[in-house]
Amino acid sequence: MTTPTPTPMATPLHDLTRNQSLVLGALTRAEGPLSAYTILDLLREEGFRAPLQVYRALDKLLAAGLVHRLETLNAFVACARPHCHAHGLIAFAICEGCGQVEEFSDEVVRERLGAWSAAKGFKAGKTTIEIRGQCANCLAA
Amino acid sequence: MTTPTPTPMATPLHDLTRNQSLVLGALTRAEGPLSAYTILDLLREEGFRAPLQVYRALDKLLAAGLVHRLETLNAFVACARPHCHAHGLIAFAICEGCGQVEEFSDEVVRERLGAWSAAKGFKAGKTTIEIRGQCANCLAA
DNA sequence: TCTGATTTGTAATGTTATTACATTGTGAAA
DNA sequence: TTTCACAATGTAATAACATTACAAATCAGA
Repeated sequence: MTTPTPTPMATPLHDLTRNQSLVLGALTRAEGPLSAYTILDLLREEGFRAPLQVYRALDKLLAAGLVHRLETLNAFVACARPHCHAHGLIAFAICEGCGQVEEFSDEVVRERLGAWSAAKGFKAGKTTIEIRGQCANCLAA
Repeated sequence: MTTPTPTPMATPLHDLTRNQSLVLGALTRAEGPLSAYTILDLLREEGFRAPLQVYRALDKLLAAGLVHRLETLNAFVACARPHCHAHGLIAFAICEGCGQVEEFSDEVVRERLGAWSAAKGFKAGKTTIEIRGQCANCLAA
């Protein structure tokens, strides 16, 4: 009982627990990706003490599609379109200048990778597409 | 002077040092990806003592295109086509059953991602594409 | 209220990667 | 051949990222 808030707090689609909400909030407020340990530090004031509290919340948020993991960064971002829940395959463009991440999806890319998998008899699970580079703003500067 | 071999040992395109050759050898002999620490353990008999010896060799091998890093695995594989040196963008299909990795590239995918980048004014550096899943063999079993 | 499942707290540990600094090897110029 | 600069190496310590194990609290439904 750290806060007096009695309402369990539910979003339309997902019931988030306090820890999950705090982690999602931190990611949403952040301009770019955050590492799990950065999130931990941000939430110490809220009572977080250990990495596991963050990782557990992240697991749920990832499963719910509210958060994405950036594999090349070992970091996490809030989903840009948490409600458009049907996004198939998501690609990320990560600016190494400012740290901003753009999320997009391309049907043709999805198709081509699907075709390769089909041809090989490979059953695709999670697909990761990340482009590291420099965004237009950073290039201008 | 750990070995009596006096020849510095050169491959057609690259001069590899002893450490680099050892690391590449370990990766080439392996059936699948290896973590840096696994490589370290494999090479203790050859005199390796510290992670940095592995990471330094990997850096060079990655730069030379002889080795790839699998971001979703924190592991490394020998390039399947070290001589076909013009491969643009490489995608990996990683079997979570047997650990085998298939390397492929798709011109259309490259084009589409390039088109997105061009449209956004994003200057792409390294692009990562990794599909986790089950290979045909493992699905059959 | 009892009960079982989920969530949480906490500590310890495991895994991956880098920094810092001293030393050695190598090759080209003087 | 000596010197110099650069690349590669050796070693230790530490940083950064992630998981295991176990105990306690919370919550929903019978």
